[in-house]
Amino acid sequence: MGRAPCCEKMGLKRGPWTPEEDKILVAHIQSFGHSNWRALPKQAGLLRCGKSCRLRWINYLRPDIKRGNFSKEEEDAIITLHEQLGNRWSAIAARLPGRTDNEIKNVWHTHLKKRLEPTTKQLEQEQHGAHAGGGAARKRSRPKRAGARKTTTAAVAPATTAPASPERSAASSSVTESTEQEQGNTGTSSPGFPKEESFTSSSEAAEEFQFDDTFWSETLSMPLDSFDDVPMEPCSGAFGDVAASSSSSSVGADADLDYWLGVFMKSGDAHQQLPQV
DNA sequence: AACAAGTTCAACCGCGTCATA
DNA sequence: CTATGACGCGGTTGAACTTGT
Repeated sequence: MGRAPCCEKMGLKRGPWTPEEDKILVAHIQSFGHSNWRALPKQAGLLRCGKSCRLRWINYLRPDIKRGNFSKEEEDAIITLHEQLGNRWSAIAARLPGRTDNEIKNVWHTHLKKRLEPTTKQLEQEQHGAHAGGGAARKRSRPKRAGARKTTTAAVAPATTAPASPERSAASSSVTESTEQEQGNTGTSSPGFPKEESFTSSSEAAEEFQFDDTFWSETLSMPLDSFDDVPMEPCSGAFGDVAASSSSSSVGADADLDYWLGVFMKSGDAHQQLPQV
């Protein structure tokens, strides 16, 4: 219905965020939370629209953002989840703590889609319509969102991101090839992060994806100091929402969803048998 | 070293949905 | 019940960066 007039464009700044703006935004959210995005920039003294602030926070400044390369497990999870959920990036992101929908969407379009295309064609040839509705390229129209409209952001143990400058951070880089290297880096789990507790509360999410322990550790190895008292209340319902969304998606679950779920479970098993994973 | 082509990703845009007056 | 405001989402864009010639 009523669409908000995106922002009063008069006098509002656009484009890349400066470190100063990041600081202001982070400091304000630390102090006051973000219960009202629209009012936030005014309160914080930022010449940005609320939408822009929200996006910056969610995609970049949030303390639980995991930056850097996607691991093989994450990529596989994205692929599988995309098969299940379609282009519902936020739902996918909700199952990959530390990753944002925007980031996942980017990775999908820049890497995974390309990587998948040849195999998809092969599969189609092999299966020859055995599962008519269940291809990887299956498109879904945007589903009606039922119920809660809380953020799907995963509430994870707070950690720090150095407020990133508008310039590309060295950590954010291309994905795939560095998998082995990254695995080496993430070989030790971070002491600061209650990994199991944090994510098993997301019910199915954690049960569905039994990544190895190193999987989450990268996020968590970030220093915790400065975000310890970030009021994360707006995110607190996140996992409830995850559960809700996943259950709502399974409410309408049809046979082929089950099929793909099964495929994923198998692929999860297959993972553990892969020599490099 | 310089340029062109290709790739990546942060940010923007517009729409759908929900809450509430 | 309807209109409006606000939020969240997915699609798209374009500048920055990388790679190839």
